[in-house]
Amino acid sequence: MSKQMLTGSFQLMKSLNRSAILNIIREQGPISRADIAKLTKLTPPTVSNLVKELLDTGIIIETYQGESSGGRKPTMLDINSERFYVIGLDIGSYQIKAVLANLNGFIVKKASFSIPTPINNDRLLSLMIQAVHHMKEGIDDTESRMIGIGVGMHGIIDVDNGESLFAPNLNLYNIPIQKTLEKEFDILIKVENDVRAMALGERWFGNGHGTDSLVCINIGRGIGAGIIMDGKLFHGHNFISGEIGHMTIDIDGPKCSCGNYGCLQTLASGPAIARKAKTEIGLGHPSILTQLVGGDLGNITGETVYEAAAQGDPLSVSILSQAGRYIGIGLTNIIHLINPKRIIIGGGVSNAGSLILESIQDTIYQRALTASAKQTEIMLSKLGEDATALGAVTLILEELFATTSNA
Amino acid sequence: MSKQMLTGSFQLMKSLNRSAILNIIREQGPISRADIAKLTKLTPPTVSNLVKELLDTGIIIETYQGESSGGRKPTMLDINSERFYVIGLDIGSYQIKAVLANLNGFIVKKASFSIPTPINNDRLLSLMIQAVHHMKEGIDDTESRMIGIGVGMHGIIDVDNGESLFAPNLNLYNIPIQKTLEKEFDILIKVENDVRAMALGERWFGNGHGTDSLVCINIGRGIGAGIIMDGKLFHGHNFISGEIGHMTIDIDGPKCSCGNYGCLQTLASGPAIARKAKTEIGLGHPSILTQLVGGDLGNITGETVYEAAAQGDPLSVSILSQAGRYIGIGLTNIIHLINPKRIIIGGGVSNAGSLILESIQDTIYQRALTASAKQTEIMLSKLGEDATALGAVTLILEELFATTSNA
DNA sequence: GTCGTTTAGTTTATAATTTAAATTAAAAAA
DNA sequence: TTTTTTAATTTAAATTATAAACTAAACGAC
Repeated sequence: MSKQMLTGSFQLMKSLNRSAILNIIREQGPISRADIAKLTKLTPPTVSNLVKELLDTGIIIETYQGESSGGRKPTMLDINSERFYVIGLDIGSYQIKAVLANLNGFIVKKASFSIPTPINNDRLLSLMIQAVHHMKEGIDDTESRMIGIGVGMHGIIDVDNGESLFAPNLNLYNIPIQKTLEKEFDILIKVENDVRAMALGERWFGNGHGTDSLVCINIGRGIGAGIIMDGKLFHGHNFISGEIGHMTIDIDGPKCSCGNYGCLQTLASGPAIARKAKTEIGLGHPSILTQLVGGDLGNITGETVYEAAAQGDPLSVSILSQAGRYIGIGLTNIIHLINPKRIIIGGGVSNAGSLILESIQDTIYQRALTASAKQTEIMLSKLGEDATALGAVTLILEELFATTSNA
Repeated sequence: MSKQMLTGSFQLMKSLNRSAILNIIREQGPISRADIAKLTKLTPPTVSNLVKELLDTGIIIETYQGESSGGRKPTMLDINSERFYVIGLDIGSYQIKAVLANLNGFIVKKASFSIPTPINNDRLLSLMIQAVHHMKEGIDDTESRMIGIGVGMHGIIDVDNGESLFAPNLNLYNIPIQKTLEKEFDILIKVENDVRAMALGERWFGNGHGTDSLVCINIGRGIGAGIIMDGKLFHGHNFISGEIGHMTIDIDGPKCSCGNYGCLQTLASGPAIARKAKTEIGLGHPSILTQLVGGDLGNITGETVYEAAAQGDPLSVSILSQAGRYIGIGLTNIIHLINPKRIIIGGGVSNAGSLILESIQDTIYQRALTASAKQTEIMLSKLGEDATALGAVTLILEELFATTSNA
């Protein structure tokens, strides 16, 4: 009933302080014990003791002697980023992308594994296990340096149990990812929806840096949103928050696969953009797209439209601008409902770059109600293709820096 | 930068435990010390010590000897609800409603004060002060029994400073409510947006009970939402979250006062319903509304339409059903974006009761994507007219039960 | 009705930590 | 060289929770 009674104990007290110190080092490092004491308002002995523990675990190191400011030189502490590794898996519709990253989010190794069709739960899980083994290969001392495995996957994820409840693009249900990987690797495993992982990734290593209130939009085949509010990733009551692809924007618009009309996804997703281009060309609109796809209109995709637009094709530019307008309307609805500080746009459409971004920004500026709503920052993803995989890595980092397992 | 470093200390440890105990008593009381120890996993001496402190403050009392279950009878502890009072103010467009409530949310005294026009900041503040004085009159030992004053007000509220940044219906800016009331009454003051206060009120004392994930919709002149997620009230980056009145639903719909087209508010607010009725009657549609307003169509309001519908007037029923459909579409967008467990509908429109609720529920059931989205619970406000004022009271209660000022 | 058993709650002693004060370390400034 | 300043550690004290023992009070069995 009443969630989780948080009671105080010596353990908790110590754990809070240890995390506070660790996070100060991560955010402000290299930094001296004395400065940590000032920032945390803990006393020097407390800081020294906890720093000693953190040094013992290897998570931080003493780096160099800092400049004196009139007295003894401070010993600078920093995260021992290169020492540890995290594996991130991005389970998409067609492939698994695996990355091996250090604590800085620096990708040391990367590989992709295509998902065969048809696929079932066991085969997908085997493929994931195989991907992890491949990442671990050739790494020294892998058992002691590997902290965890994060998984970002499309569809509905029960994050409490690390289970994919439904993966529409693979048509799979109830995949026990966390349980299976834990059994195989006996290490920290976290599973999260892909867009939400993206949002975390952008917050830690991308354009979401330094923001507590962030929405990350993924526009590709579908449209989804990952929401970080007051510093916390939001899931919703049934892990289905962020389903903005089927936001009704035009009650009399084109019919969507979901049965309703005028969903954002039928107006502004990658396939929607491609469809629009085909229709217009079919109606006789001239476009260099025809040449780009060698005359076969069936080959037109979102990507080819971006390409044509980048080359100045007026039809493509106009289609992207129109899509940007629809996205802008959808984002304005989001801004009015949850008022984030920043919105980051990722996924395939973000490759269209400023071509679509400007249209989005203009629409929001024009439609938002208040000055502060108009000032919502709209940016493109910094992490691009790697956003979900790095986000998966971040799942583990959040855990690592949040609680610092007490000895 | 890094928000607020939460560091552990003896004080914090104790404070957490004291709150845990206090909240257990509130949620599960009357309850014995022994059971509190079991539920919190604290040891019996710790519980006894903290209970002693809480008894000293007067916030809890020993009530009766419970039934023995084979040994010594337990002494039951409960919140001393009748002992303390909180004042809640609901600052609307036309009047200030004031309530005096005990810790159970039971309203002991109620009064309204109409707001003269024109009004300015100082005059409004004086009126609020007057309302509070009126509430305190005739109460014994008021200084020691009064815990705080909560204020729920329409418009944009900076809750950190307790200031109304903008109150559109009164056309006032930057009203220093908290500062002014603190100076006058030297007591805990909290200020919050009206819909958000409503949401809190419903969560504590209304149909939001027991839910961690709740959206409360206020449909009257405008349409606003108060969002509680993962147990926490959400404000947005600029305190403007929940502005759903201007959610675009029909891109080619009627023009809204905000300049855009097809905003939810132009389709389903009280005035929108009234306008629709007038138009239809003007076009020759027969309706008992004409008699209800004595032939003067200018007198038609949302309320008269509900009344006519309740009497079975086909036009009114149809208009309400249509409005319900629009609201249902808006709510479906909200469900897909933030996936609350429950949505509570309050404000003037909720007086239409099941007439509109069914239409809303049907629309959501029809349009929601997944089974869990379809199962979102849609309910009418339980607190009705008093929702905001009681919500204002709740602002103080949240504070009281969250942190329990340490001695 | 006495005696053992069970449950409630308190007392006493101990342990885990943080905090405060004093001390050592090391460098810059005078 | 001496003094001052800043960094970090050591030592002692304070705060609070926990563990273990104890008292209180009721029930049930014989």
